[in-house]
Amino acid sequence: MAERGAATILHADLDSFYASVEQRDDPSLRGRPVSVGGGIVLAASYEAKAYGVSTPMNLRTARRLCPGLVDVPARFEAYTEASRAVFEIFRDTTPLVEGISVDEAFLDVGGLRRIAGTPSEIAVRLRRRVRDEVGLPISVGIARTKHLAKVASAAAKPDGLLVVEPEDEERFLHPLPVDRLWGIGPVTTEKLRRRGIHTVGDAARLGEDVLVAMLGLASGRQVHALAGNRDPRRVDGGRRRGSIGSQSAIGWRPKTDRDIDRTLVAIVDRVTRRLRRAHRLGRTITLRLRFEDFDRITRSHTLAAPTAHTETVLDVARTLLRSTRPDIAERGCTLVGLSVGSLCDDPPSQLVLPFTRHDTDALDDALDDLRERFGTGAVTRAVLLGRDSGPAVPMLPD
DNA sequence: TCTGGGGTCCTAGGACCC
DNA sequence: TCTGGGGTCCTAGGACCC
Repeated sequence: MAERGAATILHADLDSFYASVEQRDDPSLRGRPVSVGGGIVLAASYEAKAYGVSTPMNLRTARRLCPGLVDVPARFEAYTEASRAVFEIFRDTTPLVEGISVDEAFLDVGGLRRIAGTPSEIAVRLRRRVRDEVGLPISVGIARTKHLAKVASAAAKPDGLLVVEPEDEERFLHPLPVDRLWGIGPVTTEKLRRRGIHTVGDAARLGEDVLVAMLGLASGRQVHALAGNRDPRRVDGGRRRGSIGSQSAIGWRPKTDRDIDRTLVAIVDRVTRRLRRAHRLGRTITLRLRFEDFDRITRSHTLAAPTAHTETVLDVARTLLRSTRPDIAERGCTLVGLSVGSLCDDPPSQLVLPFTRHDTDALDDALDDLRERFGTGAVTRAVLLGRDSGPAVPMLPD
């Protein structure tokens, strides 16, 4: 067998995150089956999971399974604050932290053995600190690869620690059901099941070409790699989000164009505020709608220049919304969402200016303007990007 | 009658460029 | 003038994750 590195990647995952925060803050909820919701179950405590309550189950189904269920409304500010505190402990443990969501992260502790001990020792201390300082249970998986660490933390739950040593990897991985592989959801699982593939070991015996033919290029390659226990991805501490969005479920009542517009205005306001707070600008604006039959559509538009300006985004959003009027009239609208993608920094390291092809005088004028605003030395080069793709918008709005 | 709200990545076709 | 390969960007939809 090829030489393998050591198990130095931690996957740390808070248990039933929202529900645990509620049980922490309200002692009367401890030991009881709790769901956090608003119509559906956003999170369930382990006492509730024991009855089969899971997310995202609707509350009536959950109550039928678990008559004693205590449902409490979500308090997102409390969860954001708890997440911040836990991530502080992560970053105090190692500089190499890759956040995956509010409640989980990868930590690479490879270089820390001499100053902080073995990965297991580090994980034991990490779990104790999260428990003592933030008051929450957290499970940790430790392995040589991100994927194994992630699968290990799931196997460690609730409130556990599991190390998969390099020599135990196949023994651990192969008996698991295929849907435990990261990125394999219900659709892919069903395709595999129809061909008699149920466990990771079943999938590991197939060639890449067979899996690609079954599942498509990306999924096929991914299943082949992960089932075959090949995962070269490093813990990446420098990842940044690629889009910022918000959405709002607006119920089943029939609603007027005004109702929908009001919702859209609120969402655009929320999203552009978050963009400005994060000092990011975006170019691609995507409107998302859901209809009464739960079908969804998206409509997007890419601006020539990035923006975080409320009115600019709202104009585009309204134009996109108008283009969906016939769909809304026919099918009803139950959810409105909007996200802004193709993000860049504000102030940008690079300015994108709307510019008509062949108009070199305009380009020269634009470059002169930039030199005047930022200093001659700040403008190092001009690169021509793609074709015109939208109305010109003011740079550096607000 | 209330199926939430926040994301990532991939695919496929068309427009356009060299 | 026609043909063609190789590439990027945009749009829409789909699968998946927590």
